[in-house]
Amino acid sequence: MITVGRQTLKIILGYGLLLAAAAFALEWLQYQYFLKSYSAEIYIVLIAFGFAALGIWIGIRLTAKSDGAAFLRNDAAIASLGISPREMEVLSALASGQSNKEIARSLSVSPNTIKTHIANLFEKLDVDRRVRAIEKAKFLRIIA
Amino acid sequence: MITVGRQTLKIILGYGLLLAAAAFALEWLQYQYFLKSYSAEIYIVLIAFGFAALGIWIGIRLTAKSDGAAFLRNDAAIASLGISPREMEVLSALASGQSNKEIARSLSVSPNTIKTHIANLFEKLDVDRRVRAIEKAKFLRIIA
DNA sequence: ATGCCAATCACCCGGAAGGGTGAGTGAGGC
DNA sequence: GCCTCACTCACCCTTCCGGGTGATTGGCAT
Repeated sequence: MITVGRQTLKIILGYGLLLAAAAFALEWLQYQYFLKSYSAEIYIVLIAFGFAALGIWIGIRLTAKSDGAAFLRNDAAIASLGISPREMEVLSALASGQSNKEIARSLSVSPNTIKTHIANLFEKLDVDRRVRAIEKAKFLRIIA
Repeated sequence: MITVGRQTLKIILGYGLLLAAAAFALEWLQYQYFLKSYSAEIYIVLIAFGFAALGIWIGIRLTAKSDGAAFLRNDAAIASLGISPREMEVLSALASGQSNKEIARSLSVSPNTIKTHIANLFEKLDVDRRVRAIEKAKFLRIIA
């Protein structure tokens, strides 16, 4: 499900080891100076905070990765519907709210050509209106 | 930035206190039986894992809350643009890809009335085409 | 060489959409 | 009582959109 990068794991392990080292260092100090009365509590608090912080960081990492996905185009759907590259250009222009005439200008072709492309797109997407075409294309993840 | 519910805080505090209690219980046991040689390490590991788990849970909560937000309608924008309730109905029908005639039927009014509503919406949203109206309305978070 | 297909363009037609204007009605505020 | 405003509807006119048909060109494969 959730994948954590190699780098992230390294950092987690590094931080964990650092905390462990600090914990044992404190333990050593405790034995050295026999400060049992106070240091035990301090010690606990330090470890608790340290590992809690580590945990929070890991938790945030875990979820942040999963939803930071930046739109993956569904090429499989495009292929299976037989949508050509040129049609994709027209489709994205269409989705940006441009009129047939505007799309024609921006792609340097005749408005008639755009009409043909759009008609073909409608057929392939099985719709009959541009708004629905945009809806469906977004649903199929073939445009952003 | 990130808001954490009252209930969530309660759970965090509860869990934290539980862990602290467990930690002190272990400490007490340590003094009781003088098991310094082994229990200290176990003790550290337990606290570390416990608080790390707590941290992970908090971390996940923190981000999960922020992106699980289920569309908050921007009533402020609606009000400032002076969009009436009826216009909102028309707008959402419009955004669902319906034609003027279809909207008219579903709202039980004349197509002419729908045209008027849409014309008013276009003026208020400062657009001149339905696709752009949908785009802008979604951008302003006044429709889903 | 033949065939297939994306891409280009043209023309026609009917209906939808958009722009503009005018107007009636009913609820709520001053 | 008067005013405002949302809501309703109508008519006109222009442009855009969508459906249908037909045709040409260039590339790619068999």
